[in-house]
Amino acid sequence: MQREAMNKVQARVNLSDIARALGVSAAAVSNAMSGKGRISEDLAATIRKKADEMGYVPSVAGRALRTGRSGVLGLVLADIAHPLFPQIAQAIENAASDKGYGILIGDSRGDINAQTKAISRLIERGADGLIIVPRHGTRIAHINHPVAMIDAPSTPGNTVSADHWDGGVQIGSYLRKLGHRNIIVIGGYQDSNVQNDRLGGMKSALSDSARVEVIWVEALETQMGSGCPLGLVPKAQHGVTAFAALSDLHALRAVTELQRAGIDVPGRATVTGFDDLIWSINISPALTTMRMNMEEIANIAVRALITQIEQNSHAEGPVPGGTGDEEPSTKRVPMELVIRDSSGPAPP
Amino acid sequence: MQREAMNKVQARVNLSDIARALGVSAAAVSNAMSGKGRISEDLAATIRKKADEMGYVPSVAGRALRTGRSGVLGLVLADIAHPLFPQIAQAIENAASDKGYGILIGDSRGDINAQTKAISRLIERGADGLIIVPRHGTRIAHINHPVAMIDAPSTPGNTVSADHWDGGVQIGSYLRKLGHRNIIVIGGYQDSNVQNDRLGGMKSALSDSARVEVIWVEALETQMGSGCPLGLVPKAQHGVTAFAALSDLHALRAVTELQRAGIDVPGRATVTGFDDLIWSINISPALTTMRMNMEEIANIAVRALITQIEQNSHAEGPVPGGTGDEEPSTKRVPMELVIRDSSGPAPP
DNA sequence: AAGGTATGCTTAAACGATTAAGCAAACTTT
DNA sequence: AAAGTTTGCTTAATCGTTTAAGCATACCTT
Repeated sequence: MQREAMNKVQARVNLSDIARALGVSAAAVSNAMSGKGRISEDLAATIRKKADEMGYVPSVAGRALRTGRSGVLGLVLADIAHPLFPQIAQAIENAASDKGYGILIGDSRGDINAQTKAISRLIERGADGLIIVPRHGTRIAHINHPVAMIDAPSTPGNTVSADHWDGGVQIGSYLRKLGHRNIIVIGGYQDSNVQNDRLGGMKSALSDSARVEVIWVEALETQMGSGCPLGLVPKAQHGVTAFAALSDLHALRAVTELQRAGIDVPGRATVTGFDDLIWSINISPALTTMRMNMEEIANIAVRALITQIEQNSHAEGPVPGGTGDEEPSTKRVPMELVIRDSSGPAPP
Repeated sequence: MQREAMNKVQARVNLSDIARALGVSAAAVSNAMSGKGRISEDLAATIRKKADEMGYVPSVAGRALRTGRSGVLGLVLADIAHPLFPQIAQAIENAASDKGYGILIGDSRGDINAQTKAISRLIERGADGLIIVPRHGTRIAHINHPVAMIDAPSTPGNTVSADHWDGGVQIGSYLRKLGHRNIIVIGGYQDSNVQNDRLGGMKSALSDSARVEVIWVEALETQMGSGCPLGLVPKAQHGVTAFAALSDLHALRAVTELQRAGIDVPGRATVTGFDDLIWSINISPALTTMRMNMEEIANIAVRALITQIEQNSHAEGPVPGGTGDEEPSTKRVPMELVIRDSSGPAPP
């Protein structure tokens, strides 16, 4: 009963099983599957057919041990719990699995030490390369491993990022065209590269035509307590007609705070956000925001990373700088203005 | 110049390097590191010290090949983009990395076929076990692999889930105590196990004392278009005093829709949610909601999964049912009522 | 002190894939 | 037809770890 006599409990088919079944060598099977070595198309077809019949699945462990590559990329996030993460993770996972790579996640919960640890854990686990999404001002210590960064301007290594500055410019010009002359920008962390880029773009599009004041929520909350009101209502009552948040999270806060006080959005005050988080379209009024093209960002990052990985495996040691056929080391992907119902012309 | 003469580019230290450096056998080093075989404490200490000095990091590939275990768990999500995902992923990643496991992610974008594919991709990648978080009514085909399910009641295999029914009961009794007698429940998909559990609990706590009507947003939107108003305002004007959403997403929608029409929350209408999404505390009024204990859910799921994996490696073939020392196959973790500012006594 | 049992180490054989090297046989070339 | 080239396959080594088996010592028993 406990023998494998009838029920073929067949553990897992490997190359040699196929080879034995066909009376050929394992090397022939390997060549047939990879299409690499020298093998006749006839035999290759026979082998592939048999492999398919027998349900052959290559062992990643065996392959990894021999080739030194695992086929896995590490995705390092400063804080998984950030609401932008789902978009990023999904786009990256998709891009990677299209190229035959898996995604191993590493979270550092916003802590820099933990981030370094997360990175080494991923490397130790055999990740062939890392995609790192740092958050507000994190600096990554130099890593001797293929890396692609997302949204980390001026970091060494391949970096791809949404064009936050231009996004700011777009929102700024949009608000100017709507006639807003007295604007409050709501940001989170003052040391976030991303938010500063967005702010810079906005200011550059607005400074000659409007008064711009900035509120940093994080700073306010350390002073007034978490979840405190942002004090937008008196501002709205004294001439501010637009609240441009640097993230949808803050835009949401602004919308509810104003609405609660009976200030109509967008009738008496315009509110805009950034990121197009999943619920932005469902709130009332639906949020006007700037959307990143995550698919493209992810594709570029993954492609750049895989290029690095495959170069590394050909050439020994550190990759020489600039052979000419690489992706540019920093690439900016345009953002898209999504106009919905939370924005309108400035009231007279 | 291109030799490794001066710069010790030292690829990577392995067991034999350490063995050679100390004049012992690789097996001794292996035993010292794992603490398994027979080895003197003296030599073990010496070896560990040397290994540390040399910066030894075990090769997962080598180990995986030999032991047949990769030390990686697959996290299968029906839709990564769901806003609840960050909480889940973070909790799982933490629980797993505490136990020395990595997390490989697989996304099925809500598509059942894609889910099956994602699952086999993860298995082919060598995941030792899977943690599956299905979404509204997904059925998982039987998998011959260790599995732990989250939030999928009545699925074969180890399942852990928040106690959604009891969460519903808690919210229901809370609303009853506040004097609400005319309540609208807002749900998403009518075929979601999770939402039906929550709804069932609420009804069981309310049915004898209040009129309860249910709005299914998904159904409404296929009829009226995505992002359509839910029509809550006339309801509020005709006696409904509480809107209990089965997810914070819908609660948010309710709050903004009511506020926009000048209906004060919670003065004239109470709104409650489920899940305690990250922004729930930051909107105005801060949302009253039910919170799952994700850390505990993740811990239980990961523990149960690892138990299965380690049993499997001892006993050959499918695990015999019920040896007595296993976790219960279905476990419910209590939810916690978080009272904030969006709920209050029913107006007279 | 002879026998048995622990103890501490080594040797060697896996795990499953890849790939350089080797070797026939079948083609070219002159 | 002799020499060279290409083609199609096999052999064997390798990646780094684990672990069963082997073999001396050293220790305990009576």
